Amino acid sequence: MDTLVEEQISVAVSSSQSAIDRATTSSNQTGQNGTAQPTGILSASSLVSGTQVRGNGTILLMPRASEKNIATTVSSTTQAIAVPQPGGAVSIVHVSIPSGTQPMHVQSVIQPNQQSVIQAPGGTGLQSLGKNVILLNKGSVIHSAEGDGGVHPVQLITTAKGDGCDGDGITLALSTAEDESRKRREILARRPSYRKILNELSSTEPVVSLGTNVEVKEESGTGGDNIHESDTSTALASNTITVAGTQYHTAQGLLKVPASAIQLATGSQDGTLQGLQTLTMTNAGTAATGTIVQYAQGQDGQQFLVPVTLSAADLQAYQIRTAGVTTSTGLPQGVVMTPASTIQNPQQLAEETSRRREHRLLKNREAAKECRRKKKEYIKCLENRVAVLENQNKALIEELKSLKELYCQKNE
DNA sequence: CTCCGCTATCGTCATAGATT
DNA sequence: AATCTATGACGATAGCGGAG
Repeated sequence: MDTLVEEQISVAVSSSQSAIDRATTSSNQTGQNGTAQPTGILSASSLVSGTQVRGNGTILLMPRASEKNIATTVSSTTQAIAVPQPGGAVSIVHVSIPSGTQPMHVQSVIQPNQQSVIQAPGGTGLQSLGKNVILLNKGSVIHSAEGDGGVHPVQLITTAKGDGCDGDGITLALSTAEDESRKRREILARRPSYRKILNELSSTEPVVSLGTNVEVKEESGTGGDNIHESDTSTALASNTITVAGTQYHTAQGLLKVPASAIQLATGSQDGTLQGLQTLTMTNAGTAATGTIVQYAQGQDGQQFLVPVTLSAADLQAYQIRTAGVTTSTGLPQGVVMTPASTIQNPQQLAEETSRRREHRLLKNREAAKECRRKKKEYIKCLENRVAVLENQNKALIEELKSLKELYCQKNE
């Protein structure tokens, strides 16, 4: 349990309006990222599955903690503390960024469902940040743009204490170039389809590593703030980034679900989760009993999977109760996958074939959804990067202007 | 109101690559 | 080798806005 605590991510931005809707499960494979989805799941490669089984039998869904190199990058860390505001609409994030010998304290107001910026006070503060501004935005990525144009990942490292459920801390650490390149290679290896795109981008300029995205997403916004770090010192003081007239807001919050997550589909259309959502997880080998996973959200915005073992009668009752109710994915609830049985006649063979086909279609349907969600996130990441670079460019242009003016004044 | 074009979303198929 | 997963491609469908 203690080790699990260290894997938790405490989201710096709190929101009382959080609710998860239409969370779908992703059965992440080994080393596979589950990326966040507008409907629910998330996975950032810099996070490690952190499902915590509590003593009371509940399973606490936690963001995936950082990878192995976290420990090596903790040296330069920042602390972000969320202070819930009355009404929960706005949170204030305090960030302490060690810079040289003096820590730099910054503060920012985080708007739910919007990009926000943590900006150090004054220009000197920015400089002491290593020309970085930390941009917190919702449902997006974390990366830091260095002055040389390179974009370096920012890792979220939890500092939560106790059971870590309160989400009272975020630690940011700038990865080393080696970490970044290593992680990028890992990501590229895991995402062959994006390899080409990333390589193309890499050939022209340093590319933000998708694998360093840290996304804590909920449909309603709890803890879904992402952090951008940029060296832009002038143009990031708003909650949105405007590029060519287009305002970039981050996506809605997504719930981060560990690698072993279960996709839950709720019928909620308004993004709110009322009460428990349930999903039948029937053990294929034991038809006599089933496990209902109840999916609940606590007041602190955290989500729980509460497995409840049911008897056959209870399970049947449950399936009857949910019969005809379809999820947002169109899947009827209460569908139980039966184990492959011995085929005794052509009819059974046909049924088995049909069942397998249905199963395959079902899996592929979900996979397609996941894939599209990832692609959207990827595009969003690129858009965010464009925005950051745009702002960098603006800042550099402004700086050049001022330097030119200064030079002209000296010569006069 | 109807038609048309555009866009977004979804389901399905095919297939490459990863995993068992 | 069999199986699974991710993803590109394709077609179907719905929604929306503009033109007539």
